[in-house]
This record gives sequence, structure tokens and C-alpha cells, in this order.
Amino acid sequence: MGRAPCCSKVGLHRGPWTPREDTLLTKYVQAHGEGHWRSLPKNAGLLRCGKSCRLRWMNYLRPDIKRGNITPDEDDIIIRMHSLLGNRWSLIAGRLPGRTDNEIKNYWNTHLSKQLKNQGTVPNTRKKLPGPTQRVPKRRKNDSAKKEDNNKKVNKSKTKVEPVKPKIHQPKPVRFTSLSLPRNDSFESNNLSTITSIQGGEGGFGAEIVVDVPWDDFKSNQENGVSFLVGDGDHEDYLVNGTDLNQCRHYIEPTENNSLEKLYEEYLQLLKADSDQVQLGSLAESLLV
DNA sequence: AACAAATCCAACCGCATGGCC
DNA sequence: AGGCCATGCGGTTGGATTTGT
Repeated sequence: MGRAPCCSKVGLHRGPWTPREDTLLTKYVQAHGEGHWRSLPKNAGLLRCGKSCRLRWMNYLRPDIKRGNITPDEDDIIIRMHSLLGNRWSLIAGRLPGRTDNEIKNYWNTHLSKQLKNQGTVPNTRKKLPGPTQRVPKRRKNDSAKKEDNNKKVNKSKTKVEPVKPKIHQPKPVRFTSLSLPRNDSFESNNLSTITSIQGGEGGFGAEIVVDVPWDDFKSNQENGVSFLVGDGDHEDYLVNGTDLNQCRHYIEPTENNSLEKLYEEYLQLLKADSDQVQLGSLAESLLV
């Protein structure tokens, strides 16, 4: 199947966005809504590729973008979710309101992957690294100041927004269409959700399972043996339900302190403990939103 | 002060996917 | 069925900034 380039690239602006371009894009999207990215630049008077417009809007101009440091809570969630989902940045971002997949990806690549290495844990596989720990990357300016600098670099008119400590617990019913699924996902079932976060608990991994479906639906699917997806980024994703958990434990290599082992034990207990009876159909409907 | 190295992140790029015709 | 469009995703890069020497 042929594929036309997203834009001719001839005569189009590239590189950092100017305040004027930001204003044009913001006003246009506020007036007409998101979408139609291909035709947007022309209609908005921008000499930009539609893809570039979408990226700028999604990663920078959207009003619900949260700026400032990644908080320890967010940091923790990112690490936990990455251990389950691998590099599914958009899914991880879906659990962190106001954070973009790009931001999380960058944060992971520049901070967390090194951090985990320094702790002796290889990202994704969570294997212990042989040999001495590497040096801890030194912090320079604090992140918000750094971010402000970068904002200046790109857009001097940007005003600093104080970071807000996130509250991320009850799963929000985020978009759950096929488009939200990574292209290499190996599952097709309609009766399928995706574990996108494990949070809470002391020390290592906790016990609260968060999914991208309404909580009641999630509970109902525990009851009905619906599968959930677990992956570590290096292997094929793994379908998990109550009976698959033992397999799952074998599939993912445990860390030295067995934190994943503990995680799945706790998850298994959750599955057993839940006694609510809800019809399965509600989830299927939610998946078709 | 000057230079090199390291760090960071916005933006770019290529590709996959779904939908429409 | 196949071509094309629109969009989303994840990997990579460019270059400004900061830190070290």
C-alpha cells in the first residue's frame, strides 16, 4: 500500500515554533477543535506540516499540559508502569494527567533509565546488572528552571505554570479504541483491557491495579476471568487473568527482591478477594467507545 | 575565560493502523 | 481488494544549555 508523505516539506517552516505560530495554532484549535491536522496549517495560516502542528499542540500548547518537575509520585508511577508495559509511552501518559508521552519518554531516557541502571536494575527486564554501580548523573538546575530555560529557547512568551501534585488513583475512562493500542500488540480479544498502572503498597510494587476502563467494569472482568495484558517491552505481551498469573510469574524474570513476584501475588489476592458481580457486557461496551 | 563534554528536551522522522472511497 | 488519507506512536536527532577542567 502506498503512502503519500505527510507534507511536501517544501516552503514549510521547521524547527522551533515562534510565539506567533503558537498563537495562530492555539487560536485555530480553540475555535475549530482538534483534528483535521493535514488541512489545519493552511486554514490557520501556518507554514507548517500538519504533523508538526499536531505535535506542537499535543506536547506543548494544549491547555491541560502540566509543566514543571515530574513529582516523585509520577516518577514512581512511570517506573512501575514501564515495568509492565515497556515503552508504551502513550499508555503511560494516559495515567499521568497533564503529562505527554513525549515528556515521559524523554524523562525516562534521561533520568529513569539511568537511575534504574545505577540501582542495578536494567529497564524492562529488571535484571540485576553485574559489576559496580555507575555514577549518579548529577543534577544541574532544578527541572522547572531547566524547563523554563527550554521554554525560553523555544517560546519566550511562555509563562511559567506552577506544577500541581497529581492525584492519580481511580482510573480515568480514557480513550480505549484500537488506536490506543500499540501496533505490535498481539491480542485481538474484545474482552480485553490493559493494565496501565500498579500503584500503592510499601517499598516495591504495590497492590492497586489500575486499568483503562471504569473501575466497576474492571472488577466485573476480574470476576469473569477476562484477560489483562502484561508486557515488559522486550517480549511479546502476555495475557493475564486469574488463572494465567502463575504463568505470568514464570514469564517475567523476578528481581532479586522478588518485587514482581510479590506484585503478582498481591494482584492474585485482589482477584480472589473481589466478590462484586457485574455483567461482562459493560466492559465490552466501554471498549467500543 | 575558554573550551570540551555532558545533559536535556522539543521537534523531526518513519512506520503502523484504521477508515474511506 | 487496493489505493490513499489522517492520525498516532515510538525512536532518534539537533542544538541550546550547563557543568567540568
